[in-house]
Amino acid sequence: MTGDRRKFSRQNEDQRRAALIAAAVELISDGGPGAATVRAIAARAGVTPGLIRHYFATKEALTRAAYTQVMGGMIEASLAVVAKAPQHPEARLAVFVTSSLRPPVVDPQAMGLWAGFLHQMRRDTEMRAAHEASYLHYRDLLQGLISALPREADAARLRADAIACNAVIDGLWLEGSALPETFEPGELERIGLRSVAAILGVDLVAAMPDEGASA
Amino acid sequence: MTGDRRKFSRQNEDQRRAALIAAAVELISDGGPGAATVRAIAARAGVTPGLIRHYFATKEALTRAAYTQVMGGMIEASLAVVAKAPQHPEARLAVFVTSSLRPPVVDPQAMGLWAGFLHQMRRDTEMRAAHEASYLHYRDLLQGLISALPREADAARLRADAIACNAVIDGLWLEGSALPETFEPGELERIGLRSVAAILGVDLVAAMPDEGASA
DNA sequence: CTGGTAATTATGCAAGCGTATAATTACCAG
DNA sequence: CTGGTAATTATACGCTTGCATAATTACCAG
Repeated sequence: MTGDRRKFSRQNEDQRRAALIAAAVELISDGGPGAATVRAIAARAGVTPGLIRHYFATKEALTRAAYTQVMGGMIEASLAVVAKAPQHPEARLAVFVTSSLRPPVVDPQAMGLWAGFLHQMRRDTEMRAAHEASYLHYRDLLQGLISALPREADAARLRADAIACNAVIDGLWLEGSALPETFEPGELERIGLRSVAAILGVDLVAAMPDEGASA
Repeated sequence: MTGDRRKFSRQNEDQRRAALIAAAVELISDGGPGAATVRAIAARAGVTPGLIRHYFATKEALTRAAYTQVMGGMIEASLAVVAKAPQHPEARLAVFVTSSLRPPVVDPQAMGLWAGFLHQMRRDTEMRAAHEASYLHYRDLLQGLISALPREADAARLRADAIACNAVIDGLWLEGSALPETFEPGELERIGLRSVAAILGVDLVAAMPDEGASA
């Protein structure tokens, strides 16, 4: 009764690939690797299982593509945040920290995705490379923001500070994603700001542009 | 040629259960949930697949038992560390932090196990309870150590500090386990000590008993 | 309106999965 | 030395998995 008697519709390659990748990501996110069967992925993408083979030589190739795309997206997102952040060094860092401790970064699904990919990432060289690249990108970005702060710090100290701040963010991300109901709204951001500030010996809370003043 | 022509040997229930659980944990640790098939677990434990059914009603029951046992072991280990830590508050906290940033806590296999269990934990009520319990135990333990420090802090501040310190430790654990070769020996401990100290406004580096003075 | 073609579906297959059940056999009491 | 018995193995079944291949069919050029 939809008026369309066609059994299926043809789409261009890029759209189909994207749809299949998105379906795989969603399934892995909240069901784990075991939930992302060829049939389940196809069903979620609204196609039949055979089509996957038409776009990806193997299921492993599909998940690999999914992983590298997710990682690329995370890098892009972090760059976008920094791009439109204020110029003032403290404010810049503060924006970066808080945006990393909010949805969509802090998100049970995101953590599920990470856990779901972990083991495949370990055996797959290409995936491992994508992971290392994105981790180091993130840390370098953070280190750049830190080095712009008005304070004395040699190279060794800078590296240690970047690792420490990265750890705070990662740890809060982990806790917030794993047990979301344990934290009040905005609590993670506040704790993250104060902790990073304490580690670096600067004041980020005052520097943070209060976007939520009207909320 | 071994001189023992027996096809198998009988063992008591506890030993067999433990062996099967250990096999499952090892397989999940470095192969993910998909690697822990009934047949693989049995082979690793040196038995035939049918025996698993004799000790566990289902494979899910086995992995559930494995998870709760692992969690219980972690709680026990953390209590053991605190039990034989020095009395001096700063030193006590310092020992706790550093011991959390060393093997066997920081360990690629431990992280693999965590990731491997994550999705099953999400659907299984009993496993989720075990997880929350162990997380909150750990954070409470940390909060207790922090509250013993000679400094002013109200309840809210105490809670925030515990969350922050826990995050630092978790984040460093994550990074150290995921990319072990990225850090020099002892680097994680040093960074962890300095970061926690900075967050709390105390000196832990000086308070840390230098066990490795002769190494 | 019509044929060509490539996207999509339909069908099938071998392998591995978890689980159930029957057949062995190590070990102990007597 | 001999049963009894429970731990262990052996075997099999139904189901799902990933993958291959053949049969459709939507869409476009002419």
